[in-house]
Amino acid sequence: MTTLSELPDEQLLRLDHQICFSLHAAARAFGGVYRVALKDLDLTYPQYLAMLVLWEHGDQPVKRIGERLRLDSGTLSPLLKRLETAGLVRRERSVEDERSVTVRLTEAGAALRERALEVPRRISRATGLAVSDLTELRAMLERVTSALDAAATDEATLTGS
Amino acid sequence: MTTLSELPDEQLLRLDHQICFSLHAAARAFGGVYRVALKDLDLTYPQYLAMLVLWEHGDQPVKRIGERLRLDSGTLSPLLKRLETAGLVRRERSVEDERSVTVRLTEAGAALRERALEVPRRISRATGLAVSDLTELRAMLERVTSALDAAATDEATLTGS
DNA sequence: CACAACTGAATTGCGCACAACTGAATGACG
DNA sequence: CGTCATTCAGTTGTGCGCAATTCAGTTGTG
Repeated sequence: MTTLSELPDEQLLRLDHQICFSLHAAARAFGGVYRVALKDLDLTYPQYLAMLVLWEHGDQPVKRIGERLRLDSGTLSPLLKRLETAGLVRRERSVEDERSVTVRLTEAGAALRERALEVPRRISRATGLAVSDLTELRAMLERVTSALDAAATDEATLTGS
Repeated sequence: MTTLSELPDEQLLRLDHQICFSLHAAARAFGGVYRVALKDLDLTYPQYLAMLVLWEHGDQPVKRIGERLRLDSGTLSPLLKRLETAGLVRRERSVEDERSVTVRLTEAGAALRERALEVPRRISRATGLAVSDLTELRAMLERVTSALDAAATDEATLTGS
Protein backbone atom coordinates (compact mmCIF):
# COMPACT_ATOMS: atom_id res chain seq x y z
CA MET A 1 0.00 0.00 0.00
CA THR A 2 1.27 3.44 -0.88
CA THR A 3 1.11 5.88 1.99
CA LEU A 4 1.68 9.59 1.92
CA SER A 5 5.04 9.20 3.59
CA GLU A 6 6.44 7.54 0.51
CA LEU A 7 5.71 10.43 -1.79
CA PRO A 8 8.29 13.12 -2.57
CA ASP A 9 7.97 16.36 -0.60
CA GLU A 10 6.41 18.40 -3.38
CA GLN A 11 3.51 16.05 -4.00
CA LEU A 12 3.19 15.41 -0.30
CA LEU A 13 2.42 18.98 0.63
CA ARG A 14 0.33 19.40 -2.48
CA LEU A 15 -1.88 16.37 -1.88
CA ASP A 16 -2.27 17.27 1.76
CA HIS A 17 -3.37 20.70 0.65
CA GLN A 18 -5.94 19.20 -1.69
CA ILE A 19 -7.40 16.75 0.77
CA CYS A 20 -7.73 18.90 3.82
CA PHE A 21 -8.96 21.73 1.66
CA SER A 22 -11.56 19.64 -0.17
CA LEU A 23 -12.93 18.30 3.10
CA HIS A 24 -13.04 21.76 4.56
CA ALA A 25 -14.74 23.07 1.43
CA ALA A 26 -17.24 20.21 1.32
CA ALA A 27 -18.25 20.77 4.92
CA ARG A 28 -18.81 24.43 4.28
CA ALA A 29 -20.66 23.78 1.04
CA PHE A 30 -22.98 21.40 2.91
CA GLY A 31 -23.39 24.01 5.60
CA GLY A 32 -24.33 26.60 3.02
CA VAL A 33 -26.97 24.42 1.42
CA TYR A 34 -28.46 23.43 4.75
CA ARG A 35 -28.44 27.05 5.88
CA VAL A 36 -30.71 27.92 2.99
CA ALA A 37 -32.90 24.84 3.41
CA LEU A 38 -33.24 25.44 7.15
CA LYS A 39 -34.10 29.12 6.88
CA ASP A 40 -37.82 28.32 6.97
CA LEU A 41 -37.42 26.43 10.23
CA ASP A 42 -35.28 29.14 11.82
CA LEU A 43 -32.65 26.55 12.69
CA THR A 44 -28.91 26.59 12.16
CA TYR A 45 -27.20 23.46 10.92
CA PRO A 46 -25.88 22.38 14.35
CA GLN A 47 -29.26 23.16 15.92
CA TYR A 48 -30.84 20.92 13.28
CA LEU A 49 -28.42 18.14 14.23
CA ALA A 50 -29.43 18.48 17.87
CA MET A 51 -33.12 18.37 16.95
CA LEU A 52 -32.52 15.27 14.80
CA VAL A 53 -31.04 13.55 17.84
CA LEU A 54 -34.02 14.50 19.98
CA TRP A 55 -36.55 13.45 17.34
CA GLU A 56 -34.84 10.12 16.88
CA HIS A 57 -33.97 9.23 20.47
CA GLY A 58 -36.40 11.27 22.54
CA ASP A 59 -35.73 13.30 25.67
CA GLN A 60 -32.23 12.85 27.04
CA PRO A 61 -29.58 14.57 29.13
CA VAL A 62 -27.14 17.10 27.67
CA LYS A 63 -24.35 14.59 28.22
CA ARG A 64 -25.95 12.07 25.91
CA ILE A 65 -26.60 14.57 23.14
CA GLY A 66 -22.97 15.56 23.42
CA GLU A 67 -21.84 11.97 23.02
CA ARG A 68 -23.98 11.46 19.94
CA LEU A 69 -22.83 14.66 18.27
CA ARG A 70 -19.33 14.62 19.74
CA LEU A 71 -19.83 18.09 21.10
CA ASP A 72 -18.98 19.33 24.58
CA SER A 73 -20.97 21.51 26.93
CA GLY A 74 -19.08 24.58 25.77
CA THR A 75 -20.84 24.24 22.44
CA LEU A 76 -24.09 22.62 23.55
CA SER A 77 -25.02 24.79 26.52
CA PRO A 78 -25.52 28.01 24.57
CA LEU A 79 -26.98 26.13 21.60
CA LEU A 80 -29.61 24.42 23.74
CA LYS A 81 -30.38 27.69 25.44
CA ARG A 82 -31.18 29.17 22.06
CA LEU A 83 -33.45 26.23 21.24
CA GLU A 84 -35.16 26.80 24.58
CA THR A 85 -35.60 30.50 23.86
CA ALA A 86 -37.11 29.50 20.50
CA GLY A 87 -39.59 27.34 22.43
CA LEU A 88 -38.50 24.05 20.90
CA VAL A 89 -37.09 22.40 24.03
CA ARG A 90 -37.20 22.66 27.82
CA ARG A 91 -34.19 22.03 30.04
CA GLU A 92 -34.86 20.53 33.43
CA ARG A 93 -32.48 19.58 36.22
CA SER A 94 -32.74 15.87 36.81
CA VAL A 95 -34.22 14.91 40.16
CA GLU A 96 -32.15 11.81 40.81
CA ASP A 97 -28.90 13.48 39.76
CA GLU A 98 -28.92 17.21 40.08
CA ARG A 99 -25.74 17.60 38.08
CA SER A 100 -27.57 16.39 35.00
CA VAL A 101 -29.91 18.47 32.84
CA THR A 102 -32.55 16.67 30.80
CA VAL A 103 -33.51 18.19 27.47
CA ARG A 104 -37.14 17.65 26.52
CA LEU A 105 -38.96 18.44 23.29
CA THR A 106 -41.86 20.84 23.69
CA GLU A 107 -45.05 20.47 21.67
CA ALA A 108 -43.65 22.95 19.17
CA GLY A 109 -40.34 21.09 19.04
CA ALA A 110 -42.01 17.76 18.36
CA ALA A 111 -44.32 19.34 15.80
CA LEU A 112 -41.39 20.83 13.91
CA ARG A 113 -40.39 17.33 12.83
CA GLU A 114 -43.16 17.32 10.24
CA ARG A 115 -41.82 20.39 8.53
CA ALA A 116 -38.22 19.13 8.91
CA LEU A 117 -39.02 16.17 6.66
CA GLU A 118 -38.98 18.65 3.83
CA VAL A 119 -35.30 19.45 4.42
CA PRO A 120 -33.63 16.25 3.18
CA ARG A 121 -36.00 16.29 0.23
CA ARG A 122 -34.77 19.74 -0.67
CA ILE A 123 -31.16 18.74 -0.27
CA SER A 124 -31.72 15.71 -2.43
CA ARG A 125 -33.54 17.66 -5.11
CA ALA A 126 -30.87 20.35 -5.08
CA THR A 127 -27.91 18.02 -5.43
CA GLY A 128 -29.43 15.19 -7.42
CA LEU A 129 -27.00 12.80 -5.78
CA ALA A 130 -27.79 9.11 -5.79
CA VAL A 131 -28.38 7.20 -2.58
CA SER A 132 -25.58 4.83 -3.54
CA ASP A 133 -23.13 7.73 -3.84
CA LEU A 134 -24.18 9.20 -0.54
CA THR A 135 -23.96 5.87 1.20
CA GLU A 136 -20.50 5.29 -0.19
CA LEU A 137 -19.44 8.80 0.81
CA ARG A 138 -20.77 8.22 4.30
CA ALA A 139 -18.88 4.94 4.64
CA MET A 140 -15.66 6.54 3.53
CA LEU A 141 -16.11 9.50 5.85
CA GLU A 142 -16.77 7.23 8.78
CA ARG A 143 -13.67 5.22 7.99
CA VAL A 144 -11.57 8.37 7.87
CA THR A 145 -13.15 9.77 11.00
CA SER A 146 -12.51 6.68 13.07
CA ALA A 147 -8.93 6.55 11.83
CA LEU A 148 -8.48 10.18 12.79
CA ASP A 149 -10.16 9.74 16.16
CA ALA A 150 -7.88 6.82 16.93
CA ALA A 151 -4.88 8.88 15.90
CA ALA A 152 -5.94 11.83 18.00
CA THR A 153 -6.10 9.62 21.08
CA ASP A 154 -2.52 8.56 20.55
CA GLU A 155 -1.00 12.01 20.30
CA ALA A 156 2.57 10.73 20.17
CA THR A 157 2.29 9.83 16.50
CA LEU A 158 1.28 13.38 15.73
CA THR A 159 3.43 15.56 17.92
CA GLY A 160 6.59 13.53 18.17
CA SER A 161 8.49 11.95 15.33
CA MET B 1 -30.77 5.97 -10.17
CA THR B 2 -32.28 6.04 -6.72
CA THR B 3 -32.44 9.50 -5.21
CA LEU B 4 -33.27 10.44 -1.67
CA SER B 5 -36.68 11.72 -2.70
CA GLU B 6 -37.81 8.20 -3.48
CA LEU B 7 -37.18 6.90 0.01
CA PRO B 8 -39.89 6.75 2.68
CA ASP B 9 -39.91 9.55 5.25
CA GLU B 10 -38.36 7.60 8.08
CA GLN B 11 -35.28 6.52 6.16
CA LEU B 12 -35.09 9.90 4.51
CA LEU B 13 -34.62 11.85 7.70
CA ARG B 14 -32.41 9.13 9.08
CA LEU B 15 -30.03 8.97 6.13
CA ASP B 16 -29.89 12.74 5.98
CA HIS B 17 -28.96 12.71 9.62
CA GLN B 18 -26.19 10.21 8.99
CA ILE B 19 -24.69 11.97 6.01
CA CYS B 20 -24.67 15.51 7.23
CA PHE B 21 -23.50 14.34 10.60
CA SER B 22 -20.69 12.17 9.26
CA LEU B 23 -19.40 14.98 7.09
CA HIS B 24 -19.61 17.39 9.98
CA ALA B 25 -17.83 14.89 12.22
CA ALA B 26 -15.15 14.13 9.64
CA ALA B 27 -14.37 17.79 9.17
CA ARG B 28 -14.03 18.25 12.91
CA ALA B 29 -11.96 15.10 13.31
CA PHE B 30 -9.60 16.36 10.60
CA GLY B 31 -9.48 19.71 12.33
CA GLY B 32 -8.58 18.04 15.60
CA VAL B 33 -5.74 16.03 14.11
CA TYR B 34 -4.36 19.03 12.27
CA ARG B 35 -4.65 21.14 15.39
CA VAL B 36 -2.32 18.76 17.19
CA ALA B 37 0.03 18.40 14.22
CA LEU B 38 0.16 22.18 13.75
CA LYS B 39 0.80 23.03 17.38
CA ASP B 40 4.54 23.13 16.77
CA LEU B 41 4.10 25.67 14.01
CA ASP B 42 1.72 27.85 16.03
CA LEU B 43 -0.77 27.76 13.19
CA THR B 44 -4.47 27.02 13.19
CA TYR B 45 -5.91 24.84 10.46
CA PRO B 46 -7.31 27.72 8.37
CA GLN B 47 -4.08 29.66 8.85
CA TYR B 48 -2.22 26.60 7.54
CA LEU B 49 -4.49 26.57 4.49
CA ALA B 50 -3.67 30.22 3.82
CA MET B 51 0.05 29.53 4.18
CA LEU B 52 -0.23 26.56 1.79
CA VAL B 53 -1.74 28.86 -0.81
CA LEU B 54 1.07 31.39 -0.35
CA TRP B 55 3.79 28.72 -0.48
CA GLU B 56 2.33 27.24 -3.61
CA HIS B 57 1.35 30.34 -5.55
CA GLY B 58 3.55 33.08 -4.06
CA ASP B 59 2.59 36.60 -3.03
CA GLN B 60 -0.92 37.55 -4.06
CA PRO B 61 -3.80 39.88 -3.16
CA VAL B 62 -6.32 39.03 -0.43
CA LYS B 63 -8.96 38.68 -3.12
CA ARG B 64 -7.09 35.85 -4.81
CA ILE B 65 -6.48 33.96 -1.59
CA GLY B 66 -10.18 34.28 -0.89
CA GLU B 67 -11.04 32.81 -4.27
CA ARG B 68 -8.73 29.86 -3.78
CA LEU B 69 -10.02 29.08 -0.30
CA ARG B 70 -13.58 30.25 -0.94
CA LEU B 71 -13.36 32.57 2.02
CA ASP B 72 -14.44 36.19 2.17
CA SER B 73 -12.71 39.20 3.68
CA GLY B 74 -14.74 38.84 6.85
CA THR B 75 -12.82 35.68 7.57
CA LEU B 76 -9.52 36.48 5.87
CA SER B 77 -8.87 39.99 7.13
CA PRO B 78 -8.50 39.06 10.80
CA LEU B 79 -6.79 35.78 9.94
CA LEU B 80 -4.14 37.51 7.83
CA LYS B 81 -3.69 40.13 10.50
CA ARG B 82 -2.83 37.35 12.94
CA LEU B 83 -0.35 35.88 10.47
CA GLU B 84 1.15 39.35 10.15
CA THR B 85 1.39 39.73 13.92
CA ALA B 86 3.11 36.35 14.00
CA GLY B 87 5.65 37.74 11.52
CA LEU B 88 4.84 35.27 8.74
CA VAL B 89 3.40 37.70 6.19
CA ARG B 90 3.31 41.40 5.34
CA ARG B 91 0.25 43.16 3.95
CA GLU B 92 0.87 46.03 1.56
CA ARG B 93 -1.56 48.25 -0.28
CA SER B 94 -1.09 47.76 -3.99
CA VAL B 95 0.32 50.79 -5.83
CA GLU B 96 -1.58 50.38 -9.09
CA ASP B 97 -4.90 49.67 -7.33
CA GLU B 98 -5.10 51.07 -3.85
CA ARG B 99 -8.20 49.04 -3.01
CA SER B 100 -6.18 45.86 -3.21
CA VAL B 101 -3.89 44.54 -0.48
CA THR B 102 -1.04 42.25 -1.48
CA VAL B 103 -0.04 39.56 1.00
CA ARG B 104 3.67 38.72 0.92
CA LEU B 105 5.58 35.99 2.71
CA THR B 106 8.29 37.24 5.04
CA GLU B 107 11.58 35.40 5.44
CA ALA B 108 10.14 33.61 8.43
CA GLY B 109 6.97 32.77 6.53
CA ALA B 110 8.89 31.27 3.63
CA ALA B 111 11.21 29.42 5.99
CA LEU B 112 8.27 27.85 7.80
CA ARG B 113 7.57 25.76 4.70
CA GLU B 114 10.44 23.44 5.58
CA ARG B 115 8.97 22.60 8.93
CA ALA B 116 5.48 22.38 7.45
CA LEU B 117 6.58 19.45 5.30
CA GLU B 118 6.48 17.44 8.48
CA VAL B 119 2.75 18.01 8.88
CA PRO B 120 1.35 15.81 6.10
CA ARG B 121 3.84 13.12 7.10
CA ARG B 122 2.41 13.18 10.61
CA ILE B 123 -1.13 13.05 9.34
CA SER B 124 -0.25 10.16 7.09
CA ARG B 125 1.53 8.28 9.83
CA ALA B 126 -1.30 8.91 12.25
CA THR B 127 -4.07 7.73 9.96
CA GLY B 128 -2.28 5.12 7.92
CA LEU B 129 -4.60 5.86 5.04
CA ALA B 130 -3.49 4.89 1.56
CA VAL B 131 -2.92 7.46 -1.14
CA SER B 132 -5.50 5.69 -3.29
CA ASP B 133 -8.12 6.04 -0.54
CA LEU B 134 -7.34 9.68 -0.01
CA THR B 135 -7.43 10.39 -3.71
CA GLU B 136 -10.77 8.67 -4.03
CA LEU B 137 -12.12 10.54 -1.02
CA ARG B 138 -10.95 13.80 -2.49
CA ALA B 139 -12.60 13.06 -5.83
CA MET B 140 -15.87 12.25 -4.14
CA LEU B 141 -15.76 15.31 -1.96
CA GLU B 142 -15.11 17.53 -4.93
CA ARG B 143 -18.00 16.01 -6.78
CA VAL B 144 -20.31 16.62 -3.85
CA THR B 145 -19.01 20.13 -3.33
CA SER B 146 -19.54 21.18 -6.91
CA ALA B 147 -23.03 19.70 -6.85
CA LEU B 148 -23.78 21.63 -3.68
CA ASP B 149 -22.26 24.84 -5.00
CA ALA B 150 -24.37 24.57 -8.12
CA ALA B 151 -27.45 23.98 -5.98
CA ALA B 152 -26.68 26.93 -3.74
CA THR B 153 -26.52 29.23 -6.75
CA ASP B 154 -30.02 28.21 -7.76
CA GLU B 155 -31.74 28.86 -4.47
CA ALA B 156 -35.20 28.15 -5.82
CA THR B 157 -34.71 24.42 -5.59
CA LEU B 158 -33.90 24.77 -1.91
CA THR B 159 -36.25 27.38 -0.57
CA GLY B 160 -39.32 26.84 -2.72
CA SER B 161 -40.97 23.57 -3.54
C1' DC C 1 -15.85 66.21 -16.57
C1' DA C 2 -19.49 64.56 -13.25
C1' DC C 3 -22.02 61.16 -11.34
C1' DA C 4 -23.50 56.51 -10.74
C1' DA C 5 -22.25 51.72 -10.29
C1' DC C 6 -19.06 48.64 -8.88
C1' DT C 7 -15.01 46.56 -6.43
C1' DG C 8 -11.78 45.17 -2.59
C1' DA C 9 -10.90 45.31 2.38
C1' DA C 10 -12.25 46.01 6.63
C1' DT C 11 -15.60 46.01 10.45
C1' DT C 12 -19.60 44.43 13.16
C1' DG C 13 -22.57 41.03 14.91
C1' DC C 14 -23.96 36.34 15.65
C1' DG C 15 -23.31 31.45 16.12
C1' DC C 16 -20.30 27.39 16.35
C1' DA C 17 -15.95 24.74 18.07
C1' DC C 18 -12.74 23.96 21.44
C1' DA C 19 -9.62 24.63 25.49
C1' DA C 20 -9.45 25.88 30.10
C1' DC C 21 -11.66 26.78 34.13
C1' DT C 22 -15.50 27.12 37.77
C1' DG C 23 -18.82 25.21 40.73
C1' DA C 24 -22.13 22.15 42.40
C1' DA C 25 -23.37 17.30 43.08
C1' DT C 26 -22.09 12.62 43.44
C1' DG C 27 -19.35 8.58 44.53
C1' DA C 28 -15.36 6.13 46.41
C1' DC C 29 -12.29 5.19 50.06
C1' DG C 30 -9.87 5.33 54.34
C1' DC D 1 -18.36 10.00 58.64
C1' DG D 2 -15.34 13.10 56.23
C1' DT D 3 -12.30 13.91 52.60
C1' DC D 4 -10.95 13.55 47.94
C1' DA D 5 -11.58 12.45 43.14
C1' DT D 6 -14.88 12.41 39.58
C1' DT D 7 -18.76 13.94 36.87
C1' DC D 8 -21.88 17.18 34.56
C1' DA D 9 -23.18 21.93 33.12
C1' DG D 10 -21.99 26.21 32.52
C1' DT D 11 -18.77 30.24 31.64
C1' DT D 12 -14.86 32.62 29.49
C1' DG D 13 -11.73 33.52 25.87
C1' DT D 14 -9.98 32.80 21.17
C1' DG D 15 -10.57 31.89 16.43
C1' DC D 16 -13.33 30.59 12.33
C1' DG D 17 -17.45 31.35 8.98
C1' DC D 18 -20.80 34.12 7.12
C1' DA D 19 -24.18 37.99 6.40
C1' DA D 20 -24.55 42.76 6.24
C1' DT D 21 -22.60 47.12 6.20
C1' DT D 22 -19.06 50.77 5.49
C1' DC D 23 -15.71 53.21 2.99
C1' DA D 24 -12.19 54.38 -0.08
C1' DG D 25 -10.82 53.71 -4.70
C1' DT D 26 -11.93 52.55 -9.47
C1' DT D 27 -14.60 52.16 -13.66
C1' DG D 28 -18.30 53.09 -16.78
C1' DT D 29 -21.66 56.25 -18.70
C1' DG D 30 -23.96 60.24 -20.10
